[in-house]
Amino acid sequence: MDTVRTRFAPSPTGYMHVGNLRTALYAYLLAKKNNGTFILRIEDTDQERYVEGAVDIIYQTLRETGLNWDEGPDIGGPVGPYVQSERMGMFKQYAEQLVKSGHAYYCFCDKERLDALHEEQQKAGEFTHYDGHCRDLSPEEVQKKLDAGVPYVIRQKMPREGTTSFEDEVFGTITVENNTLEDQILIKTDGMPTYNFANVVDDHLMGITHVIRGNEYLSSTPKYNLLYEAFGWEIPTYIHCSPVMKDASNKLSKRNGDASYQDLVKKGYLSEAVINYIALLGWAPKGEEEIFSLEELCKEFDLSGISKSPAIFDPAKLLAINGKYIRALSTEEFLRRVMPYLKQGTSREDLNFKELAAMLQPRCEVLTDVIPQIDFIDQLPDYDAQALFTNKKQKMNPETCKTILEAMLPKLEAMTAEEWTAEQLGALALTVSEETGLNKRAAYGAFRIALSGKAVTPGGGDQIAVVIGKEDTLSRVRQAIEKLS
RNA sequence: GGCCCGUUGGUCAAGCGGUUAAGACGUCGCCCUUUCACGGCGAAAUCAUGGGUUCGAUUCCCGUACGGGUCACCA
Repeated sequence: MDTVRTRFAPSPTGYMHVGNLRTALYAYLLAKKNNGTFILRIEDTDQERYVEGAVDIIYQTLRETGLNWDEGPDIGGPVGPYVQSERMGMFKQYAEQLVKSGHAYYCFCDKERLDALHEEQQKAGEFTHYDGHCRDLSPEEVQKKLDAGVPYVIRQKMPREGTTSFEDEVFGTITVENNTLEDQILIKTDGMPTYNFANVVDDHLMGITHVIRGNEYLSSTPKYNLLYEAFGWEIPTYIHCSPVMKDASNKLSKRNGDASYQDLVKKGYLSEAVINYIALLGWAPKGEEEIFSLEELCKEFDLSGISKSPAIFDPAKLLAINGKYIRALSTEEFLRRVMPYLKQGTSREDLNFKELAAMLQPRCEVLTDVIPQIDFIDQLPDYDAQALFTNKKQKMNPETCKTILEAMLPKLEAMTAEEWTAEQLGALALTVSEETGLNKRAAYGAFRIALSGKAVTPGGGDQIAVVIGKEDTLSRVRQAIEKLS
């Protein structure tokens, strides 16, 4: 039994969008599920589209998400190099081997002839394709041109009749007429391989057993297979995945900021949650559970769960899953992760951050959600007391609130630092409600609003008091009483 | 346009000839509740379409519509 070897082979042309990451994830999962090897290969042969720093983004994204590769450019491996541009010398001999075996041929057609040909075809209402002009040149003619130094490319000689079929794990058997296959270029005038050729040779040389990629390659796969057959190489298992869409008819685009992994993290998404969500985009687990750690995904992942149709990226579902992950964190861990965002919302150092985190944790779906929720902490808003302390449902009005707060103030002043806990403060509010004969909802509400100056707050007055501390609490209660006088 | 592929609630989707057509997100309602959340319970909502095949089609076959992909000396 061959061990499973999969690869993720991105082009460093920008940042990683969610669709890319998903392909990497599936390749990783398939390898790990089978105790196989996950390989990273950088396909950087297109200098035009090369983007500075893109390789680092690929490394960083895969590391952050835990998709660690077993062989790759930075760590090497038995079948390197793992950067395609460093492999450039090795392809031509393979193409020449194909010429010898009659599966490929030299083509001396220059750009002018090709342009003219295509123009003619277009005029005739046809779609452009190579006409096979050099396909049947005699060996003598070929040698003569070669000797004369005429520039050439090497083209694959497609069969003119019959059909080619291949098996895809997702789409099943796919068959195409051979006469629809163009004699594609394998080696360019500059001696370098085209992507399609390099890809086949590299995958074979690297021992790739399962090719996982986007289904934009579905149509070119028959050509790949003909190449494998011509070499007598073993054909890998194909797994083509439908794209991740932005809406019903548009793929997720790189331009649309929120589609990239980096941006999601910046917006306060947890990388575990992002991985979990994108695993679910176009793949369904066997059971009903859908929250999985990467490790669990390795066990759970199965090719039969990959769906054929495109999946629309749903930010609302990602949000919900992210919220679940946030709530599942320990308070300490949540605090650690949310701290940078808390710092954006408050400059105070004296807060009880643990209590603050506990308060905020069930109230955010992304880490950035904490920022607007703590806007009352550094500075009490300039609120309208008459309006804010009026709430029929809570039986609150300015007078009752004033009575309550005045009753609370001395009791608060008397509390020691040890007693200053949410439990004791809650009990205090209850006592006041009993003593004044006023509704307990009003007691709780008055205290909460006095401390926050807001109708809607994360958590109750008792918790807020713990967060901001005794001194600030007393000051805010006094201010409220004054406003109500 | 040729070729290839796809189509189950608003979204992700299970299903693989006979089901009350799962589940999740979202939406709505109720409960819990010191506001807002969390949590709990419940509801509405789906087989693109027309023909076959079959005792019986969401499921199999053909057509139609719609959507996607691909037809480079790009990857």
